[in-house]
Amino acid sequence: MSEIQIRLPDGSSRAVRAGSTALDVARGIGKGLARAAIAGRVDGRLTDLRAPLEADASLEIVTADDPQAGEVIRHSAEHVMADAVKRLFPSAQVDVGRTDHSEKFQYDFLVERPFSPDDLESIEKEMWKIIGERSEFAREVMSRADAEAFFAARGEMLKVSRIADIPHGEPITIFRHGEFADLCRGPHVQRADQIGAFELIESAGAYWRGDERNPMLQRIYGIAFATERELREHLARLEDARARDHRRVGAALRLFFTDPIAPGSPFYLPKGMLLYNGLVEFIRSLYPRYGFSEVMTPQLFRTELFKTSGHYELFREDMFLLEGDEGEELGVKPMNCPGHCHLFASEKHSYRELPIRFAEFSRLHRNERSGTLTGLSRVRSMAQDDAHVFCEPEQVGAELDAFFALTREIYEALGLARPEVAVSTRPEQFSGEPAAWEVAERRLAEAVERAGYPRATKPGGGAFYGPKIECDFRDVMGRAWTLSTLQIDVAMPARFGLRYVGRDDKLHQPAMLHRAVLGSLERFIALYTEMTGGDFPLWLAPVQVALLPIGERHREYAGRVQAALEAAGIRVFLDARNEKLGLKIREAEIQKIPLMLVVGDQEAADGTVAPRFRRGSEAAGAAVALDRLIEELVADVRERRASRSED
RNA sequence: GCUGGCGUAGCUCAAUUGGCAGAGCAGCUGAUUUGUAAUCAGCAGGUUGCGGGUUCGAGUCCCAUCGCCAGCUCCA
Repeated sequence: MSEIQIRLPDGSSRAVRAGSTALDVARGIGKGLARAAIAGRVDGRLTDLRAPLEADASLEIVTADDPQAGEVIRHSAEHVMADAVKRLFPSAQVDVGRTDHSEKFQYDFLVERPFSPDDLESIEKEMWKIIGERSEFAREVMSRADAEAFFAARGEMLKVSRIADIPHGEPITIFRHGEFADLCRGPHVQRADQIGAFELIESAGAYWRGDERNPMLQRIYGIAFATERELREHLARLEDARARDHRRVGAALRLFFTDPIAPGSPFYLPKGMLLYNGLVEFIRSLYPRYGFSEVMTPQLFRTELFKTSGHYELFREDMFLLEGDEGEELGVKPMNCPGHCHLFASEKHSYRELPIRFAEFSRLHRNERSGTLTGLSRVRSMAQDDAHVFCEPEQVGAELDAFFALTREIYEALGLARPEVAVSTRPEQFSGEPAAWEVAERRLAEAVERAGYPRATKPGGGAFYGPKIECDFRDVMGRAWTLSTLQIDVAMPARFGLRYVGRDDKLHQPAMLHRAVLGSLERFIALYTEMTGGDFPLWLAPVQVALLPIGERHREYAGRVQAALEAAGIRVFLDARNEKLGLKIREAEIQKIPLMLVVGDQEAADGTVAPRFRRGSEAAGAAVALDRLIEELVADVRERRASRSED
């Protein structure tokens, strides 16, 4: 038997026999460490304590206070949950847990009837019992045939089917604790009682293998931590997150709301409309520099247009169709692209005009399935900051780079974090030539790389007419939503017979790109409201200044201040109610008004205002001259500077 | 669309095994004239989402339907 060298975090090295485990090494270091060990980190990768070490490596022993301990604990909690379900529902078949081990854990079961909340409670109780048994997790390597026979004998046919997914040559490992055994790569805790705290959150249906043509399994979600304290902290964070939910904030700040009278179609209140228009104006202000020309195309088209574009064939389920004259079928546009193609085709174009970039903010309607609608994040009625670029094929690369330049500029002005960027590839149902798809997918991947984002793919996630770049941002609950997108269209230019006259005096087919940066105004406002908690930068804030006279005798001066601010284009709310200053401040704070100006005897006498910036250290500032303050505010708005309280 | 849960005043929530629908905030009226996060008092507010059923009696139980929430599928 050969020896290998294991390097430890303190810099020391230990020689152990090849095939020893991380647990062996931990035992060699000390009894306490061996008992507390949850997993190993071998050359930086989380590894099961019982997996053999075959070559020289660095090793860290992961214990409860390690940031990665939670992953292992949640994974083991999954097994304990599956065990509990099998004990209580012996006929249940176990499918699989989750592979990305984020903060939640989950497991899918094939059962005769869905789990009720009472079932979840009994399952939790059973899990505590299992944890109390302190049974040890054991790792076992099996041959493919043995594993298949093993699970078939237990009636776990879903598992047998999952074994077929494991590539040949990869080891098949089984983890057991007590009577329970599961196909699993690990890593796992040593003993069940290392799961210090957990809670089952909910159950929900999930299609087997993610395909809605398959039967629905029952999924149970839970959270688990090494300690009770971490669990409580997690629940507190969730509570905070809920307070920033855009549906709640939107109603509290009187921005927008949805109502059963129009599912999926938001009502924008005056303040919400200021936000909406502020964003549109911002995007519009960038268009001259980036070469976009705004157009407006019809809302309703004869369906011939959508037959030409391919939407009628492949997107019809999502469209609102209605009847015009007898026998005339009209479609409400779900996207601007067919209209823009029609617009492009309405004139002859020379290569000298290209790229032509049509932008449009029209409202769009998609008949989304009822179960998918949520607040402003997923709606039936929306507007995109949409544009379509028609260019020569050689110009595509530069257009892709310009897209990323524009997104950067916009993200920066709005203070957005870095997005998660991915290329979405050809779906099952598609239009255009597969070869053109491949070229387009490659060009997108290259552009993503040039822009400095890691390579990521959403297989089959493309639109029917072409592959996409998608830039995702996360909402307050950690769900990813696509905002910015750029798509190369490999179908519509040909379907519409689009042509331009090239340098060679011959007709050529232009390349076509679809793109949006905010994505849809609706989804953007939803996400942005959650990112900011409704605390918008000064230039976007629906009400920029709350003017707070202290008493009735200050109203006249307040009126003059209001007029001066309004003349400078500042949006002011004058709170002239007969209330105490404390109340007015409280309400302005709750309404997230970026700046409060208090006026009383002093200010009226001196021609000043006493500013109070929201949130914070700077609370009450020294009185400043009104005209100077106005100058500063106007500059902040013009430059779209972040809100002053963030200075 | 599918699985589960939930719909009570404008909002947030109460209402014991089926037994008189109730509070806080918001609103309205009055008093208070206020200096950096809630002044006091009074009044009003409801076909318990909508439609059926069981029952002497339904917010509560059953059926159906619409919507909302979470998840799945789909998606900007």
